[in-house]
Amino acid sequence: MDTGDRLLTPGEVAALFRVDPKTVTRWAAAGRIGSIRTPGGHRRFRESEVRALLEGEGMLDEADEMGRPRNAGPTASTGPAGPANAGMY
Amino acid sequence: MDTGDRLLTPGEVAALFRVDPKTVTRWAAAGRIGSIRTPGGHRRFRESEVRALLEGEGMLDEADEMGRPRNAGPTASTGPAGPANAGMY
DNA sequence: AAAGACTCGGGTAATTAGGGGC
DNA sequence: TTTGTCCTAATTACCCGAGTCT
Repeated sequence: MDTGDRLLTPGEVAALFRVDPKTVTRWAAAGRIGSIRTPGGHRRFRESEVRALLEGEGMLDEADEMGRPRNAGPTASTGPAGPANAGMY
Repeated sequence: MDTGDRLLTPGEVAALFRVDPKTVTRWAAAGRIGSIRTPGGHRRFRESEVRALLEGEGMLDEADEMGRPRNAGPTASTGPAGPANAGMY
């Protein structure tokens, strides 16, 4: 039980999944992802849990996936520093 | 190094290939392209993988594509070979 | 204490998923 | 065999003002 779980903000998780921060909040409200609340009401997510969801660990959907590209993006720049949102409307 | 782990939405990929988002979904369902699912069930595609497909990395004989005679006898190999997966890392 | 950036909450439009048939 | 279009249901994205976190 390594408790080395970094806590991620909704914005961080949203960038990882390429979704809106509000969507991440909905997942927490729906109980699809564990969340910790700060005394002020803001949510925090466990980095280990988020990564498990990204890998699809524990849940295969379609064809088997091999290859395991290590996602080592340290998010130093806080985001793709760019087209975080590709306007398509 | 940046492997380009940006995730694209079905609509983005569809616009890149000039096809319907539904078609992209079928590719994912058929295992021809890797896909990551959000807790809500929506799919996200890796920008690097999509780009490789656009380049034609998955097709080795485009010349044969033109005069392609009827598919008469290649037994459905047990393993679809799964070339979709590019182990170039 | 003050400022900036982010998140919260609700509500509405757009996109996506899945099946069926051409 | 593959793609495009139909439908309904679910999920997601952007709008606002107010509060919280660094």
